This record gives sequence, C-alpha cells and structure tokens, in this order.
Amino acid sequence: MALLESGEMYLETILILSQELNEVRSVDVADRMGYSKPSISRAMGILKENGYIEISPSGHITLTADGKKIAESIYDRHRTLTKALTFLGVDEKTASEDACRIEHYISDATFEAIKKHLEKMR
Amino acid sequence: MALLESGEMYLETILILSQELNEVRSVDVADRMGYSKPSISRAMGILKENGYIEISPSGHITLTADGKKIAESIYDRHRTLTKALTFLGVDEKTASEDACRIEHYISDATFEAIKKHLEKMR
DNA sequence: CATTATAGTTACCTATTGCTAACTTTTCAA
DNA sequence: TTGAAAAGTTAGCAATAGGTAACTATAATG
Repeated sequence: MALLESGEMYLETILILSQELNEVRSVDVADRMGYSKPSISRAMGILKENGYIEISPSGHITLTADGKKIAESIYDRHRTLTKALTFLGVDEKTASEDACRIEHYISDATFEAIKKHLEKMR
Repeated sequence: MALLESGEMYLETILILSQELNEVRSVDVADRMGYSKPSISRAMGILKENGYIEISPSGHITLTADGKKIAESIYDRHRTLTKALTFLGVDEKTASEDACRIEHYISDATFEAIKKHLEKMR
C-alpha cells in the first residue's frame, strides 16, 4: 500500500524524533506535529497495521525496515529540496516549508534530476 | 477563501478549455478531467458561490476576474515548472505530471526563484 | 499507598472530494 | 411535436484526515 502525504509525514517525524530522543512515544509525535493525541493514536494504529512501525507494550514506537526506508527517503528529499531552494535564493524557512509539501508529490525521476542539478551547481 | 488543489485544478481546466472551445460547459470539464458529472456539478456550485466563476442560464461557464487571476497564475506555474523540469532532463510527461501537483503547493517566493533561475539557465 | 498527572484509546463529529443511482431538465432530430 | 439523447442535479456512500469529549491505563509524587 502506497502511503499518502500524511503517512509519510508521520514516518518522517518518527525518524527525526528517534534521532533526538531515546524513546519515541505517541505523545512526542503529537507535540512535534501539533496534532491531537487521538489523531496520532489512530495514525499510529494504521501505520502499525500496515507494517511501517512497531509499538512496544510500553508504547515505544520504532520504524520497521519498510517504514525506515520510506522515512529516510522522504527526509532525504526534504533536505535536498530545501538545499536546492535556498541555493536559488529562497529563505530558509520558506524553502523548508515548501520542501515539506513538494517532497510527497514528485516522482523519483524529478527528484533525481533536481539532486543531480544541485550537485552540479555547487 | 483560499482555494485548495481541487479548486485550482477546476479553474485551470476551465481556462484551458475556454481557449479551445467557444463555450465551456460542465460536461466539457467532466470529460477533460475524467470526473463524473455530479462531482463537477457540485464543484461548479462551490466555485460559483465563492465568486470564481459565473454560469449563464444556458450552462455556459466563465471565469470571473478573481477566478481568472487564479487560473492564469496556476497555468503559468504549470508551464514554467514543466519547462524547468524538462530542462533538468525529466521527460515531458513526467515533468508535466509532477508540475501539475507541485504547482498548488509552492510559495510565490519559491516559484519566482525557480522562474528566475530557469531564465538565467537558457 | 493514594492521589494526581501523563499517556493512550474510544466514540463520534466535521470537512473535502471523489463516486453511483436515480431523477429532472434541456436539446435536437425524426 | 414527440421521443430519445445529452446535460445537469439530488441524494446518499466512501475514504482520508483532522478535531473534541470522555474514558481508561499507566506513571510519578507527596
């Protein structure tokens, strides 16, 4: 099952939090994303059902191999697109916000082309 | 009221159809977008309520000044983004498809930066 | 240990945006 | 002019994805 923007954002957030915290819990994701606890609770249930995350009895959330692959891919897109846009003169904040939306909607072909172009430019 | 992707797509489609046809009707939009007649009917009602289009008694759809402004802006984004991506080596079809999604999600600052960069490159 | 604070879930609501089935209205041609 | 085709609308369904209220369960502290 291909994930939509929302699912990809949850996985990306879990990845980033797992680099900052010892343990990632639902409430950490809720705080970071600014969503309510029930919204996160349901989203985690769906991600778990579909094999993207695991949740320990104590509520410790970890990415599965599948989930990690997607999270890392999206995070890579985020950083590369942000860099590409700031390179074009877009301010850091706007670049990051725009990257955060674009990252879910471009094909691999387009992303690779942008990445290659960025490497050539600098 | 700021439009979402769907609303922007309808306006863009109406603009393009109005350049191809003498009269644009709901069924023309339905055929072009591949949506059902009821979906278009409702969408046209919402666009009309919000002042983006007018519908004559005979069912002839026209863009208002507000609607035209948005439609032209989105169409401009579409063409510029498609050009920018093909310039980077992305095939025409993929470039157009990706542009069609990105066009709704980037800020003015990012779009202007990309446009300027494209002009400089060629 | 009991009470409180934190974490998580359940049930239900809302909005958007697509759909089908079935209806009405309009147009056009025999 | 009448009957069929085309166009448009109404009513209701589904999925996604957010919300609140109210509950349970777990953890922490006096």
